[in-house]
Amino acid sequence: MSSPTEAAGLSGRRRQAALNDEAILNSAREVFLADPKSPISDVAKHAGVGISALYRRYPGKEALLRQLCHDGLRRYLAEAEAALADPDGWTAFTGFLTRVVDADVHSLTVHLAGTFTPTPEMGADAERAGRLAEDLVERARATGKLRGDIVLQDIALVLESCAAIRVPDRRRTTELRRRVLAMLIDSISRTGAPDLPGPPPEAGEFNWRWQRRP
Amino acid sequence: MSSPTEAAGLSGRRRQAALNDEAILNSAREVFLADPKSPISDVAKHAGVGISALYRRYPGKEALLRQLCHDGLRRYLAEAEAALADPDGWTAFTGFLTRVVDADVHSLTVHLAGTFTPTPEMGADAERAGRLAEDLVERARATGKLRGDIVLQDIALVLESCAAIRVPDRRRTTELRRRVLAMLIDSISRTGAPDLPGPPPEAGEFNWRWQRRP
DNA sequence: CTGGAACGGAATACTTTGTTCCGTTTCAAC
DNA sequence: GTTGAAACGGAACAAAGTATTCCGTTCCAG
Repeated sequence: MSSPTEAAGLSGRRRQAALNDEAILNSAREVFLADPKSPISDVAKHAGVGISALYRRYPGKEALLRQLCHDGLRRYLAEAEAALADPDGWTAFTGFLTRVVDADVHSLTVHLAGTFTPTPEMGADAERAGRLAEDLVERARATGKLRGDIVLQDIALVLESCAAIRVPDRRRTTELRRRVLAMLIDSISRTGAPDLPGPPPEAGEFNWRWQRRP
Repeated sequence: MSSPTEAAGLSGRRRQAALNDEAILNSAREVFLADPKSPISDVAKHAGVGISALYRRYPGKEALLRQLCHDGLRRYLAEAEAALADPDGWTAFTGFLTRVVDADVHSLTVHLAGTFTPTPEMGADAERAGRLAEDLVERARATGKLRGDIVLQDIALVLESCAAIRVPDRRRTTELRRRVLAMLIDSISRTGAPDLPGPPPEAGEFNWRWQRRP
């Protein structure tokens, strides 16, 4: 794992290499978020490096995708843990959603899933992520501000909805996503509203994405 | 243009051909909705016909995509016009959204756009669609049930959000989409709610999808 | 000076896929 | 019954795209 701005304190070519580490990962994130099926050469082009620089660091495309996805999953975990430290169960919940949407974590995880064979560790992390999210929902419910018929899996619906919003400009994308998120949170917190239609989403109903897509 | 169940009254091979007309279009819709980049052979396989049956009807892949997209656009127009016949501006608005979401018209139009060069007629239809949607929003606003800071382009946000929800089973997909739509409509109708964040979506902000994607 | 780490990018090998082509089946008209 | 054309299935073909390898070059640390 390379920490950000690891290039500090290095000189010459070592420094350049460390910079490339970041540039490649950042470019991969940007390119693969735009289209998970992008050719690996686009990543190199976007990072301003040759293909070799990529293959020196990752054994192949899969490994890069896997890393990217796992990083997203870790980000999700970090945000969830940070949110759980918030004494207010409601702001913990809404703040978590906002930060996850802003970071586009959903695209990094769910939309990249299926493009590689996941490691057992990722499975464990995903499970833990589910537990943390459950805690967040429970604590939000305890505040009494959460609509009665909202279940854990509704988080997936919310994140999926927000991640779908996309315009060419990244900053504007974030703004528009926040607009949608505001609407959804607004509705989610309507304790007196009429029941939502249909059976609520069930556990595992969105796991199909993690199946290997050929 | 072929009307549904055109096969009635025909016999023998003519009948089979008319049936294939439908099978091919239906399969194309299903396959390309699942993934707009699907190979054309998947469509044939799904329809249970050979490739020739496809090429007898359409000069190429583009033409099939174009037809599918244009059909979706026409469906949008039809639903909008039907909704405008409703004397109640609010149920006209919500009913329109529901039917468009149920029919997955958004995927049919926006998500297929960019995979072909559009005809001038499609441009004209798209423009008219925009005007009709504007009317629907205006009439909804006139009822006083529409949140003040909702603009026409918010419809795009709503449809995009709903279209993003997808699980393997189509019927279940519809249910879950209705759940999200219920949340969004719920919030959209909160006349007393705090303002939504950020500048509202602008006209033409989603037109980028119609640019040819290579 | 110099050996090797790091790299750029052409070349390769392979897969995918749109389209064509041809032999075959089927049916309606004579 | 004969037949000719509509309709079709699917192999064959051609073009494109792309993951990966390979080799010559650059640059620095020791």
